[in-house]
Amino acid sequence: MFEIEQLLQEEIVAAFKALFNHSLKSEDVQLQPTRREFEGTHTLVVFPFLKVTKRNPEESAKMLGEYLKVNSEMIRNYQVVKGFLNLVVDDHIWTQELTKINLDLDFGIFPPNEEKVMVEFSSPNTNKPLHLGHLRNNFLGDSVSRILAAYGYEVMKVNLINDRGIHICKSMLAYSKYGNGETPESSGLKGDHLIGKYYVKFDQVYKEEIVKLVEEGMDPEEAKKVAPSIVEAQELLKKWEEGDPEVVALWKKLNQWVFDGFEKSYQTMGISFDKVYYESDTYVLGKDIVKEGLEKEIFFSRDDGSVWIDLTADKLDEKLLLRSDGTSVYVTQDIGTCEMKHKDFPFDKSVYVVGNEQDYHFKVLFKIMEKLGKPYADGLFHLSYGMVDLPSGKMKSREGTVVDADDLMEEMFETARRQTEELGKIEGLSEGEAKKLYKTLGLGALKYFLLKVDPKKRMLFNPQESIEFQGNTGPFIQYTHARISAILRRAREIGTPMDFRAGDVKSLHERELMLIYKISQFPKAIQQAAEEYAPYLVAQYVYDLAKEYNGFYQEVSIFNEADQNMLRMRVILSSVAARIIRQSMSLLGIDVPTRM
RNA sequence: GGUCCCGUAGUUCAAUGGAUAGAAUAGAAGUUUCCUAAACUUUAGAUACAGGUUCGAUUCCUGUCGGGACUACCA
Repeated sequence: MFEIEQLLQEEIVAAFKALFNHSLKSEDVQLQPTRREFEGTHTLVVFPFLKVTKRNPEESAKMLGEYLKVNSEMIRNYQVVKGFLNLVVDDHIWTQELTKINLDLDFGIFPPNEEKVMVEFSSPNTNKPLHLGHLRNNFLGDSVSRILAAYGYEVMKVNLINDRGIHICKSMLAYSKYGNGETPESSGLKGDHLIGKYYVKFDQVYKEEIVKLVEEGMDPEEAKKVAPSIVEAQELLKKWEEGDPEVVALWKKLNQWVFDGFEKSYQTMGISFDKVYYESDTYVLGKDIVKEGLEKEIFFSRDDGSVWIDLTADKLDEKLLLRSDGTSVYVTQDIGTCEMKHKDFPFDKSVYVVGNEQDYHFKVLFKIMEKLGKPYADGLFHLSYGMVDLPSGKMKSREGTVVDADDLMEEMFETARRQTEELGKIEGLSEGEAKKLYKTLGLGALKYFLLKVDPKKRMLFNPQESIEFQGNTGPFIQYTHARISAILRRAREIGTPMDFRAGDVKSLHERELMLIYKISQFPKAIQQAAEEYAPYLVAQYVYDLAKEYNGFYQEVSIFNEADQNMLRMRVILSSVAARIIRQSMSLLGIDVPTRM
């Protein structure tokens, strides 16, 4: 797929054989991009080979360069700077590459690799609406799924909704006490926001109770446990577990409101799932496997009947798997759910997109699956991501410092509208088209902002900066695409044929050469992003490409070109660049408009 | 206390052990007879600290200092 690079590697291997009688594998020859200030595109660092060449760095590089220049058709020239060999690939190789990519509509799409991967993401609780942190999760999961699919995997996107537990009981309790039969319709609130309101209400009342108890002289820790609200919520949970019809009915009704609300949010985000699991179905799983592990003596039981695993040898602690009363805990469920997911969809790899506060949990889970001898244990991966901070500090739902996902997206659309109108860019657009454009831009800005950062790092979300449309942003890349689209429209108008004679292009502008080089790196970018589950690598790639195009556009006058063959070449170069930008952005889940 | 993650220009982010540590933004100075100026060009500005490993360290190792997470018979 990366033909030029591969061919160069092979040529270098041949050179080593001829000059030093040494056999290298082509993957040992790591080529890196040449720094801008030097001529050439590919650089070989010769330091690692000095033992083979038995010469000093400069001499080694020079020998290799000279050999390649004489013996390789591809290499026109070379330059040696200290231990770095910069290779200048002949222009006609690049023009040929361009014609090839232009005709190859599958460029950048890997053939199926016969492996299956499951990606679990989003996984919200049903007691409150989605917030900024969920957006990072959702965008990451969606993007990783797209990247893995492009790399040849069969991908299954799943969402495991946490629809049971004490948290939803809190909302249920507050709703039945203070709700007065309010519904999404009667209140005009989205279902998830309505339930979120009662979750906040619960917390208020609960806190007041604690304060009161403490004033009466109770220990604060004790007060947290015995406050009437929390006791009632726990009773509600118990009733739910016993299957109390009234409680279950209320639970179903409220959850449904939340699901409907989530569904709207997912639609706005442009995100979908192939399968949705509910924790109310899965939370009982895992006990069988624990018994199995107990028999195999992977786990052990204590006198009180609780079951544990000793992971101290793996630098993890002892971990509880079953309580003394025989009920299961979080890990137990996840063990069972993991096995069930594998039965549903026999994956080779399974990715969990979950925040880094659960790093420990997943280390334990994966270790347990490995000890249980599950053949797929090797393919389990925790895509751990850092929190999203605000300039004011950490987001805390109880203190009301969260950024709501729905509100944020609306703000982004609104900002896009304002900026677009200010720039007078909506002439000739119908109202529907304009509205669609604002969504594309607003969502593009947001997705790009959250995806351009290495997931494992904590990041700062500055509302002001996130809605900037200049610089390293989604809209900048979208704008570049729209600009190229305008050029292609113009080319069609004047009837420029979409082909050119590669042999007639005598020499390429430096900008053109770099642009083709960057385009040719597309498959490599996908490969790296897929292997590292790292959408930000795609973001980096496409930004770099868009910037390169803008530089090219500014320096090269496309339609004033006297040489018709050159003009056609530039139009095709633009067309290919647009295609790669579109494809890269689609790997991030971002649409690109053709005018803006 | 223990385990894990993170410390890079004023700010937000990059850098498979490689060249003079890249971008963006904010600052300063410029560029529109042609195809979209949401653009382009120029300029100034950074590796928390101390050691070690080697041809070469932002990257690997050790220690110190700073920020965060986890450390529930919650999920």
